[in-house]
Amino acid sequence: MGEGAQFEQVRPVRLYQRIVEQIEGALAQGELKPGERLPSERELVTQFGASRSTVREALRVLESNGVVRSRPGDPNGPEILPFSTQGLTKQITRLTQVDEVGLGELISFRMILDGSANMLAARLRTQDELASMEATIEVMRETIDLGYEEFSEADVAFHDAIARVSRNSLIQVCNQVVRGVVLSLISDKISRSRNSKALMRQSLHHHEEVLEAIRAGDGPAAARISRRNLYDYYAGYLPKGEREPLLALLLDVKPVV
Amino acid sequence: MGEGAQFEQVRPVRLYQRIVEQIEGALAQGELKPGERLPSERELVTQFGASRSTVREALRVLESNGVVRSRPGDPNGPEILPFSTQGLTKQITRLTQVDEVGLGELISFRMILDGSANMLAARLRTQDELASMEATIEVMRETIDLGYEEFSEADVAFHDAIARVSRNSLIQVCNQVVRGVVLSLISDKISRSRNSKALMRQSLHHHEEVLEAIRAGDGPAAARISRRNLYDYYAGYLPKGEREPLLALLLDVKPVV
DNA sequence: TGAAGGTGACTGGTCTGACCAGTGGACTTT
DNA sequence: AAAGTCCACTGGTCAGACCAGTCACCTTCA
Repeated sequence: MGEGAQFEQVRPVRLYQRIVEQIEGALAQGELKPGERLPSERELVTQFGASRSTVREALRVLESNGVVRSRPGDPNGPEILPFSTQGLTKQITRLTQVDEVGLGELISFRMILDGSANMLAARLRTQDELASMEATIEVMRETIDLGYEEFSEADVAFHDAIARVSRNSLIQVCNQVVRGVVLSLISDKISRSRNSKALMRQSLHHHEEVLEAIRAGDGPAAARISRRNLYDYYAGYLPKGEREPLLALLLDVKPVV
Repeated sequence: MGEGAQFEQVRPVRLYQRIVEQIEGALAQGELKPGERLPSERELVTQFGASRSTVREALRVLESNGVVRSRPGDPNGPEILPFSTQGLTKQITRLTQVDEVGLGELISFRMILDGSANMLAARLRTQDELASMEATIEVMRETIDLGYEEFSEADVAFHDAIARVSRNSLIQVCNQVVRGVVLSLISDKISRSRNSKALMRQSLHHHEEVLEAIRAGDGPAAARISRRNLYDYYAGYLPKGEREPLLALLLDVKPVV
């Protein structure tokens, strides 16, 4: 357990880092809020007492971390962005590129997170929350005829509801991030036809199954069902030899026979 | 499900981004490997045909993502770093600062990941792997008298073994990252005495329990035990009112009575 | 011959000042 | 009041300069 590092690395601190720290600090302290604007680069130069090169290096770092966005010609200065998962996604994507992590691991990660979120939801839901979840799935039923975009929106709303009910947004954030990475990895193998109405119906059905388990307050069932759904959906993209770890997850809770 | 975004954002691509992409691409293609060196900034200026400011902005971004490291006076040029979890940690930390994620969520996240890793290990282990895991825990037993540093090292080795056996390094990476963030959040509340021998023994005992379940091939037990251990260890840092979601996780698999 | 010391060609970090192509608000014109 | 014009200001990029370090080489000395 426990680190134990008594001493910090004492590598030279560069000016641009100080600037980054100050701005990130102001954000952490709530002195800056998303939507607000930073002063212009030239104004920051005078405020920080550093050169424009230095200020710009700081802004580039913040920008690459998804904290701010500069746009040329914008007279209001760099914009402070709301939190986004962009940075997380970039890191996870990098993991896959360094070959530390493969598709199979991403999928089983999703099975674990999604299953856990649904299990928590089943255990922690209140009556009110159950009602609101049923409302979002009702929206899904209605949008299924309106087209993929609308359906997808309703789908996201459902998962947001799960996140709230499971009392753990971190799970949901990671889940969404990994989902995005998985989709980008298999995007070339996905045929256009996947957006067909039949598949939307299948997806809806899966969600209904999960919600049924949540309604019943049956955590293990909610976890098992959502994992199986994910497996059915994604395992096809995986070489047969690499599916064993995923199958091991499906045994997590004994299926009801 | 699925995105559906047909059109990409078409915001102006800045020069430094092109440079970042080229270098990251070369890394993804394996043309550059950790430990190797990039040409010096002035050399990159000629290779990319951009100004030094632009090249430097690119390097700062890469540096902030943990890809390279520049050191003044180093005649070999910027160093390409091996993959590290630094970037991931930064992102998760930011999540906690934006108040999207609290300590309770981090802890339950760990309970989920650690539990799942151990469950997978119990299900997927081979005889050889079991032997090597027992070897690492034997090392822990021996180092317990040598002091905290050595013990901690052996502890890491044990978890590395779990990661290998569970066939999922992503779980382990996230687990370690979140563990680091949790420790930094509660670091001020941790008394020095926590590194006492008694606590090392307790930790060792917890590991032995988990390994016992893995040896028996009992996935649910491995998950349940490791979750309970984490709960015992961390729940004290959480206000009583926020422990309910964690307790919900302990019910995941029925305890053996 | 071998070790100590000095030197200079590099490195990255920082600054200055300049130019460009856009943007958007203020101002003028209709 | 609506339409069009203009200009101050934005960020993006560049060239060139200086500094403080580092390290390899080379000289010098024992």
